[in-house]
Amino acid sequence: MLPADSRLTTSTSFRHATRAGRRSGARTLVTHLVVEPGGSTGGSTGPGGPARVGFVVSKAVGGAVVRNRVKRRLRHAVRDRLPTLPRESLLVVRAQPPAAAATYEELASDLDRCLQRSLRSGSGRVER
RNA sequence: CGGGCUGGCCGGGCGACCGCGUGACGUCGGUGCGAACCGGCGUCCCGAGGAAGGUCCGGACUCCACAGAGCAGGGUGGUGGGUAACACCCACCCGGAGCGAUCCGCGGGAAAGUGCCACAGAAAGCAGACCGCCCCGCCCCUCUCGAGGGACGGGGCAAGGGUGAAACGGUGGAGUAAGAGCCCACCAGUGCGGCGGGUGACCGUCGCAGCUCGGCAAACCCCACCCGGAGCAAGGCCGAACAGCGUGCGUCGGAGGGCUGCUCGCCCGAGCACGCGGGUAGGCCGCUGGAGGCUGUCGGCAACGGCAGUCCUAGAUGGAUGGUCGCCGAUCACAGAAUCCGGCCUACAGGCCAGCCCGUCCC
Repeated sequence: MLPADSRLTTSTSFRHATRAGRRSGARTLVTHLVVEPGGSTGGSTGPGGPARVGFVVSKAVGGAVVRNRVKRRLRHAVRDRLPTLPRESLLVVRAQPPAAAATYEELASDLDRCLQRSLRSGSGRVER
């Protein structure tokens, strides 16, 4: 479980992140990242709250036991990378069906690849 | 010892660090007269299942509806118990399978009525006659003159063959031209009556009748009994913003706002402030201690119930069990609570225990 401040809770936030966020995909997962203008580029200090993260694991991934395991692994992987995210940003991680059979290392490397891509090109979107 | 039947139980274990959720305690901050509430941090305890599953039944609980009765619709279906209730459980009855322990059965009514019975078969129920069997008449053939065979016509019969899931009882005798419950003996089955046993389903026995009147009700239907609807996204409480209503102040003699710690000053300027009810976003409650588990004892064949003692340790709300490891058994199944219980059904690697049956050997 993530700290309560870092959770994405309302359905409107999910909709905002998946619609307006920078999308980046890998074999096992897809990320949506929204970097708010004015947010500092990371670290645990600074103005505003910390980055907030939510997860989407549909029934296509598997049964309840499989979905829970995928969600818990993703949550833990994101927790380790939380300081690298800009403050006030929104992240939604959506699992793909191959995530059910993936190991923790595969999920973590896919997550790293997606986040690096989104952060690099996402900085251009902040000017909007 | 080897096969088998039934019931019950377990379903990876121990340890280290980091992380999350509920609760308790401590501490800090905020609100409040206070009780207390909210938030942060720290420590400690606890933290998915036997099916949590499918959502198929039955209840509790909540809201709505409701004088009573009936119809429609749905459900249940041997009997007697158990239970809050059930389609569940226990015991028994009947029928079937097995040497047996035991298992199986959607177990009311076909003599209230309607309907259906494929294929095959002559015929599938107000019975009927394909191949057959027998008698009579007439014709033909053979002939050892006793008779035998064949064709046609009229009539009798249902024993045998053959079809089928199922063909109007079975075996034997008597009888006959051939035959037939036509008659007789025994058996099976049906109905009625008597006696005996059982709370009852039903069983045992005796007598009589008719000889014998298929199956499907998961076809319609009939009978008996039961059932109001929606569901925790139930329901209750608080409640922004926008809109509505009311009151007050105000539209150049200016409400209100911005710059500001305050005053002055400057600027923008037509709405602003308060109250009211409904109630959206959102939040809180409902939310887990209950028809509860275990032990003993009493009643009962049992399911279960009474009494006494004892134990209680999930309550999330984007939804808590994960990550990195060590050792061992071993390569680890099916699978994740969402209002709560009682069941049913389905999935499942492997393991443990008890009782009983059959066979073999020994005493």
